[in-house]
Amino acid sequence: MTDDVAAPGAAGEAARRERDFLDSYDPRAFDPIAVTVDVVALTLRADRLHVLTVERGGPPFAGERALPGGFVRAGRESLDEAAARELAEETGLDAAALGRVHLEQLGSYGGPDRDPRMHVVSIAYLAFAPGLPDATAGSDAAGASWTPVEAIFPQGQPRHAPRRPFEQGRRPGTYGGGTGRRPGHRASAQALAFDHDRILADGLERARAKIEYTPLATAFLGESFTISQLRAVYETVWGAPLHAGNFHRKVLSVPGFVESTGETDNRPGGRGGPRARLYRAGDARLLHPALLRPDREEDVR
Amino acid sequence: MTDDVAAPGAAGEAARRERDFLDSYDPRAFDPIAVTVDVVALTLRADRLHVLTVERGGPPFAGERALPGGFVRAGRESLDEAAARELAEETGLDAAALGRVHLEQLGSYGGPDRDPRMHVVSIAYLAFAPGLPDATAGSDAAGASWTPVEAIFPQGQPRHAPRRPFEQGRRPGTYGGGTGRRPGHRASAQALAFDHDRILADGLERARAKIEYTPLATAFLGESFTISQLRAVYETVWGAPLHAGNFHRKVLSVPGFVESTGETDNRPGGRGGPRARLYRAGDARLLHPALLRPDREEDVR
DNA sequence: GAAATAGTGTCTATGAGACACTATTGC
DNA sequence: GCAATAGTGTCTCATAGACACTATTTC
Repeated sequence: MTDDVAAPGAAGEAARRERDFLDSYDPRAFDPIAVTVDVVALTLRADRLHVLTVERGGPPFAGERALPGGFVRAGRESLDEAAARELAEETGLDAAALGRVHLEQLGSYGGPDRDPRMHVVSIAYLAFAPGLPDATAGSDAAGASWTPVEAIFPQGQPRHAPRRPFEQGRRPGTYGGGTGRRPGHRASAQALAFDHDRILADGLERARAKIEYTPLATAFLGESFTISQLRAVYETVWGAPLHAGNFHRKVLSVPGFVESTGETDNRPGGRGGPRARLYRAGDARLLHPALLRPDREEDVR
Repeated sequence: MTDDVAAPGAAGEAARRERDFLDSYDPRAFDPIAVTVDVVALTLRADRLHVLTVERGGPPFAGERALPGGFVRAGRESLDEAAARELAEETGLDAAALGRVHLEQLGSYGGPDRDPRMHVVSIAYLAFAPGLPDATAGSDAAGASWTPVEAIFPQGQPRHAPRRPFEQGRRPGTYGGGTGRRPGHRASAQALAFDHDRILADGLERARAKIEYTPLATAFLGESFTISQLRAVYETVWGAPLHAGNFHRKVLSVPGFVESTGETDNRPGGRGGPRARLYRAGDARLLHPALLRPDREEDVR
């Protein structure tokens, strides 16, 4: 609400106001909260979904992998700007290349115990990037690399939505020592530091949902692409094969999804078949009608 | 990312690490950011959508209305808990009544200049509440009241306002209510403090989208309800009349949306017609197939 | 009786998906 | 030639929406 740091002149009000007022000025009430941004940056490499991770240099979770992120620079940048800055720093992308990356806010995570050192509220962002060179090669990004999502969540976790009924903090047994993993957690060996595997799970579910009703699947591809390449994006993100013929017709039938470049693929590494026509992203921001994920029957309740 | 407040032992790393490290410990880098939660609480009163607002007691924006909210109590509560607490304080609801309210995270707003006093990052929440008594009557909530959304965004802001296709939408008598807002009046005079009209707009759009594919429209109603009452929720939130017959059949055909109570309405204030059957919310968490908003053609791009 | 509402029947247009088929390329 | 792929044709089924109609209640 950004209020109730009201001027002292408002002291004549009701008791609640006074209490709020005092709370507001008690340094312990808000000073100890740090604000960071974390980025779930997704890309496709060799037909597999990858996420950008960094290796932690110090405790807690020293040596483990985590999502890239960092502190918001107070008074100097917005949340969106902070996320874009972090992403650029870790990938080594310049502004031009960053312009082709889709970046959107994913959600905020602020349980009091998610970081053992202090109360840290993190604003998570989700990025869709086209194929990029190794982040490690980049100047700044020392420990950053693209990690296959399957290495973190062994058999995808395509079906069940991450399900965040109420509080998302509270991962039992994950705090304090920095080593205690949840017992019986399948991905234990590869899980990310802090609550970052939950953030990643939320990001993956968002990505799966988002390409249903937006043309953002094209953000994983280059300037021009074939329908088959676009289909590969959907198959990889959804983790399910799609019918090539029906997909082809469907994509071309949605207004503004793609538009023809008039050219054909020069087929680098093709295994036969006619040359595919090339398309670029259209001007639609929503797909209408949407592309529906196959068989979501189990997800309904 | 909640990292890079790394221990001094990690000092041997690359230059970037060191810079981050220093940034992290520079008090100006994160101390001055305050974290608040704001709540967009929506309810239906007399077939009109209302949002909970409070009157600001001091500058800035003294005397203007704003969304309810307040500071997150560092180290003592999660974001969800803070939002629930704020909502309870402002509405005077007890835990039991709060249990029937849907509360979800909406998004975060953190521009450096959104509050003139300091950098404030606000986590916005969206709440769907059934009809409630006046918030003002509640103990704590001095300046809180339910404000018609139209009083803030005069002619809805759902794209177009042309409510004409059918005629069955509005119940007679619900439109004559003088809320003190002049029709045709621009939004400027009544806009909320800070960037809260933007947050409200985002909340409204989320609400409109959410009732398409979730059964959350039932959260605006009591324990049991008629199909017509449910339709009134959709018509009010979407700002467009729906075909009664088709809506009826559609709702009953979606698995898990509603289930019959076996009883019929006792019709208080009915204006004729047979007694409607009563239903309660089903166990579905997603509607499959979804209810689609009428004519979104223009929205596509 | 008039008017409003609850609920159902039915027809049509559209889209999703299954399947079949042709054409074009690499090997 | 064989295998793989691009792209199109066609059929069936499910659904959204228009429209019509009956039954039930209030005034």
